[in-house]
Amino acid sequence: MDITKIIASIPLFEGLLPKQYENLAAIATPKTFHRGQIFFSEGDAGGGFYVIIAGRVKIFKLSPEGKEQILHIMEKEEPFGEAAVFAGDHYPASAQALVETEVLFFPRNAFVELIGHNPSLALNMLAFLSRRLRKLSALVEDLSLKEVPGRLAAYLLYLHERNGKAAVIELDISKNQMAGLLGTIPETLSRILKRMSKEKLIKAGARSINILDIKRLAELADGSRRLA
Amino acid sequence: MDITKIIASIPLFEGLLPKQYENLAAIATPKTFHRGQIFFSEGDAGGGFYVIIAGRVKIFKLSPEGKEQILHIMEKEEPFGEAAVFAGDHYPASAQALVETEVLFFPRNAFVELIGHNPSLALNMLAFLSRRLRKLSALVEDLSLKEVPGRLAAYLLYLHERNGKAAVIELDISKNQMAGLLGTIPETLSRILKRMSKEKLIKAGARSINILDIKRLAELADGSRRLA
DNA sequence: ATTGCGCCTTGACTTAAGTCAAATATCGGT
DNA sequence: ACCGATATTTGACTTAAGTCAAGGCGCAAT
Repeated sequence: MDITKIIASIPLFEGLLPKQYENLAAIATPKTFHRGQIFFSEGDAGGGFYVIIAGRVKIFKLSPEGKEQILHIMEKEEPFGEAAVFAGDHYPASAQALVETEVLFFPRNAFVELIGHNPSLALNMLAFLSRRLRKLSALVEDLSLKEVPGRLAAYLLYLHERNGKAAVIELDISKNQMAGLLGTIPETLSRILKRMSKEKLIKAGARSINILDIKRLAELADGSRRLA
Repeated sequence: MDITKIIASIPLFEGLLPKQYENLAAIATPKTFHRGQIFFSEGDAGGGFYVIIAGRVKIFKLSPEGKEQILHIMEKEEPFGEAAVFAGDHYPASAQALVETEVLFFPRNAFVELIGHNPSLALNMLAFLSRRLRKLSALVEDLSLKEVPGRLAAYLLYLHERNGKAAVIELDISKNQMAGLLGTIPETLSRILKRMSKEKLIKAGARSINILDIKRLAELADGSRRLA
């Protein structure tokens, strides 16, 4: 498929004119990253940003002792690395492909130039950054004000929503990654999944989780109840 | 002073034409909030955003049990509440005046309209959101990957930078607020300040802190050393 | 000066979650 | 199907930081 068509189908670029799609296509470079490959590391000079065509990418921070905090897991059609385009000049976190991933790379200067002439592109980008801000605020809240069971419950409910409220959730990341996303470690996650199973809130399988008691999970998530 | 002139002096509106300042002035409403007054609470419908002319505002989240996590303390010339303007329609956190505070309020629709016609205004706003994103990422990192002494050290070094590297830092927020900003509670903060004093890293006064050993503070902050 | 009221500190105790180590289980590639 | 590398689970132990409760300090208003 040609780049212009791909670009036209991406929400970030929604509502632009055909001519503008072509302008974007002219500056975009398609790239492929293998599972485990690093797009950039925290502190690298930021030459531009990426939009995912297919695959999945984790954005994360590492502590000196090697603990990992995942800030976000990016999916198809989402942009990442934009913070380095509009302010500062280095990436504030690291990005790694979780699976084989195809992206379009947009170089900084050319993109800033385009955005300066395309107000609706600017507004789209503002909307994406605002959503990102909202998610990060929620993460800060979770890390600071909730215990791990509450964070896990919130995450399970999020997956449940996202999966059209099916009772059985297929996990698309490893439990290791999940621990990193929740700001904890695999051992703790494992123990809490077990406690939740014992309490009949969920039934945990190897790669799937069966939601048994949405109401109590919601109470755990909002802090109005604790895990026995 | 008249609104147009004030607007012209604000970094967010830097680089616009005189005509554009007037357009902004036409939609802006000046307001004054007293110490302790709430601008909006998390979840409120977001009708627009604010820019601080004078004063100080804290942006925060509250847990059901009443613990507070401060996301940011906003100062003169900084905007807040913008996330609700470009995506979603409710504020993702609460905002309260820490002191008597004067702001300009920009209503959502009129502002979006303006930004659609002013690319450099859009780029300025993108830069502000990107910086905010960067700060929040750092906060997540701190909360998840550092212990309280490390966070405190990082915060003291930040204040030290901001104060032109003077050895003595005047605290402009209460230690209670400081605890909320660091994701901890006043008791813990008090104990760690004491430990740092004992270790001769700082000399803590009631409303000021004397930095004695920048190097070891930096090591604490980056995790390469722990507090004895 | 005295009272009252936040703010801050201190001590004793509790607890959630991390560390370390070892046993399983699982997955991807040959 | 087999192997080695990862991922996950489990147990015993440690610890950072929170809770609860009691004082102390300092500033503002009388």
